[in-house]
Amino acid sequence: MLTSAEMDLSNFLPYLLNQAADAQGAAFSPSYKDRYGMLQTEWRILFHLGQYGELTAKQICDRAHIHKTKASRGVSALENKRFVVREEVAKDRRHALLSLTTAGRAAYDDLSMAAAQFDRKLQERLGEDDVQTLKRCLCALIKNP
Amino acid sequence: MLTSAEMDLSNFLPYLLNQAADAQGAAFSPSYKDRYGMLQTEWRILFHLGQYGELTAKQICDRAHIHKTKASRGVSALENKRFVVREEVAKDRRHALLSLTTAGRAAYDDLSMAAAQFDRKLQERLGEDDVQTLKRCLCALIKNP
DNA sequence: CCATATTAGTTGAAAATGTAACTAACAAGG
DNA sequence: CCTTGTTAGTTACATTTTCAACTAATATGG
Repeated sequence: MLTSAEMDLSNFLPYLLNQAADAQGAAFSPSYKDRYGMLQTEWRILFHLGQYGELTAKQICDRAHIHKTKASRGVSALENKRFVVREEVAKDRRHALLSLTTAGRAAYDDLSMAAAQFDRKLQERLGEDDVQTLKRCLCALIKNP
Repeated sequence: MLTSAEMDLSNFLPYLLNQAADAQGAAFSPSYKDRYGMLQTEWRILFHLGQYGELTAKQICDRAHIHKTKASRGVSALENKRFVVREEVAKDRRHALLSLTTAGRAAYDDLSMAAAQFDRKLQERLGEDDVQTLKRCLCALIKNP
């Protein structure tokens, strides 16, 4: 007899996490893809700027766990879409503070509404208790990989 | 005052799911990457064949939600590594049953052990109750996106 | 000052992924 | 049979991601 029975795909957390993230990501992505032609990274950068105001690319990378090359290209794309502007910091010219333009802010407002609504629906489906546990677990898994 | 406060990234489930999946995926991936030079898709195909025995590529795609082009390349890679062989089905020559070679079975056994251990550690960290809720929620999110 | 190291960010090439068009095999209706 | 449709799987091409090398600016230690 083998030990295969011990391990079951539907019991392997990284697999389940990945499947769930894919499914929910695919369900939400049309919001930013179809309406604004954004990639996930762009949406994530936009979201961080919308929520936390001016940030450098480095700060976004650290907070969102985005690699710097991905972030660099995402920021460029957002600049081309006129959603983001960069302002050099006189004190240290390596940094550039990023912030949203009026159009960028409008897109952020729109998308954050959509996100909030999306989240509310999930909450309804899973129930408040489960969602609370779920979020707590996910945060724990993120912080201490 | 803006409605921004309503939405918070750390409350947006698709974002949390993605971050957690990335973090845990990155923590486990060395097991198959470093030891066998496999990509995630290859590992997933190997796992399905190891668990469910002979399957066609189509069946793996359906069960694992892998796109057929990704699966096609993954199967080729596993054939090149001599982990998988394909056997034509006489009845319908479009299908080919995939199965593990001895080497593939060995890799699967090794990796499924690693996976089981990985999962046990997560379970210890989160506690059994939370893990149960977590898995139930994730399954629900996968099935009904 | 000056050599060296570190940091923020960019760029180019290689790897991987996604999309669409394709082949080959089978199915079904006339 | 023979057209038309469907299915499994592959391939070509464009897009995206990753990796490594690079630039430019600042910090540090002598």
